[in-house]
Amino acid sequence: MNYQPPLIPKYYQIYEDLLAMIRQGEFGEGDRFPSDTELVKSFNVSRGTIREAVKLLIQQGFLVREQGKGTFITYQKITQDSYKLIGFTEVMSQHGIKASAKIIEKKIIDPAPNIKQVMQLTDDEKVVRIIRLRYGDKEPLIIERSFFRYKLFRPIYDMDLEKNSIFELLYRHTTTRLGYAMQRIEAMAAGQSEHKLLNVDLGTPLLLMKRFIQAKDGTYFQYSEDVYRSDRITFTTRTLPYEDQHDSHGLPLDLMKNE
Amino acid sequence: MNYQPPLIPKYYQIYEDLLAMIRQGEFGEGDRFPSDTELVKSFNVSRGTIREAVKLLIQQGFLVREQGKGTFITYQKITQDSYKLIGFTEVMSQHGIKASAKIIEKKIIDPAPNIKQVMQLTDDEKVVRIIRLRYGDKEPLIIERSFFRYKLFRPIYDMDLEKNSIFELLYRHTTTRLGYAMQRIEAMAAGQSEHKLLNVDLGTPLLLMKRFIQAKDGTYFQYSEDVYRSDRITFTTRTLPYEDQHDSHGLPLDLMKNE
DNA sequence: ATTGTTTGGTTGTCTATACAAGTTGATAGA
DNA sequence: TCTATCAACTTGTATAGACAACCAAACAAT
Repeated sequence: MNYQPPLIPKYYQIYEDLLAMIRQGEFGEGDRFPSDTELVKSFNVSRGTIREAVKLLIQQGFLVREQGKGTFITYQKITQDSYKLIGFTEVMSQHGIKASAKIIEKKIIDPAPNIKQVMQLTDDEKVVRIIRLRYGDKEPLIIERSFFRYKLFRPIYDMDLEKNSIFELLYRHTTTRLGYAMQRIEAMAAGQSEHKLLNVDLGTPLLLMKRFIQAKDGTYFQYSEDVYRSDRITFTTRTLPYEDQHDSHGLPLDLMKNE
Repeated sequence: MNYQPPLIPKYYQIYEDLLAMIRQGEFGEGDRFPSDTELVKSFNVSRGTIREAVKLLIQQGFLVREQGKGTFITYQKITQDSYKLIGFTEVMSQHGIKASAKIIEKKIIDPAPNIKQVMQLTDDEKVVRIIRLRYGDKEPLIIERSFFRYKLFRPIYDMDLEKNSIFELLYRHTTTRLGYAMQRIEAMAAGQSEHKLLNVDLGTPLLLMKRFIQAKDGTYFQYSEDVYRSDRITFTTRTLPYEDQHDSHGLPLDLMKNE
């Protein structure tokens, strides 16, 4: 009848419990997952709470529900996490590779006009430009050229960005709360700087990701252009069940105007 | 106390109603959206149902909830759909461009070993290979090389694939229900065939998307390799609010082994 | 043997209620 | 004036109960 939410919600704890079970391989691929009623009994909560927890697992592709039949574990465990935002370090360590990073540049500058435009900055606002090279096992894999609003970045400006995740630091030391991120992926040919930094031939096709990150209030907080060695790193995405989406291509496209 | 679900659930109807309102611009960007209680009154349903409807709008990026404050319309309407799976034709027409397609090849073949492997086919199973060139305003933009299991594709084999969406046809004429899709994006250099078909110079960097599409039972239904003119087409994705995800990179990565 | 029918289990939808947690603005007190 | 508290709102979480839609397997009737 009444309840007492300690710090984190029940449905989230249950979600974590169930996730741990799945990860530990307590169920085989395609196996039946406990029904709502069973889970209600074993966790001693209401059905709504259970469904909330299970919904998370479904959204993340671990489970599938089929009306009248039951809930089932999905196949292909390998890519099961790929929908999620994972940090570079984590990805690398999953492959048994030591990730590292080197700051090539960290400067407060007046933004170039194109940067000013995409970040919707006022005329006098300054930005921090950070160029960082990320390695996997000492081999350079990614060049990150990021632009942050100095106003929001100041509190962590002097911290060690080589060892820490910038977002982690921001989250802990500022009140900035991040909102949406938008990425655009293009292909490009290696130029002089990519040739030197990534150690690839001139003209090698590379992946270029342009990222826009907004704060919760809708202002742009970061813009970055990251260049990936495409022979070593690719992007993968998983898409949820089609259902309504039966037309379609897997990924959202964006068309360039050519003039 | 009791209810009668006619054909489609209430929450879905409400979702459609609200979506229509938003689309018609009844609310400005950043405006406050009606609160749960207000919606409960105007639609005369319970709060749970309202929240279900609103959740859909949130998942699709139209709204944001903030505890204690309210629900708000999101900014930048332009990209608000970009999270979604949109068909090529639709994207093009949004830009006022006439999309068309030409079948270059349609054949039943014995799959090459690598195809057999990625699609997890049995030894004697045949596949349909379709090579299709997609145009925007008569300019070639994409080469699609798709492989379908012949077994599942047969019912629509003789239909007009130039005018229709393959998935649309499948959905209507077969019992095949699609499950998950997985994409991998790489960069590549234009070779002879891309040079000819896409009308770009040899060595031009292009985007290569490898797509795996599963049926609901987990079997692989389609594998395709699509080549995009990267000067005209890019991929974009939007990511939901960060929250738990404060480490991180925008997009899931995948690492290649280099041996 | 084949065809209906029933039964029990499953997910899907909906209602009604309750309280927690966070925000905002008004009000009372220093 | 400034500050603290309070009240009224918001969304977030949780419970309990009900019935619909669907599925599979057991059962009955033909």
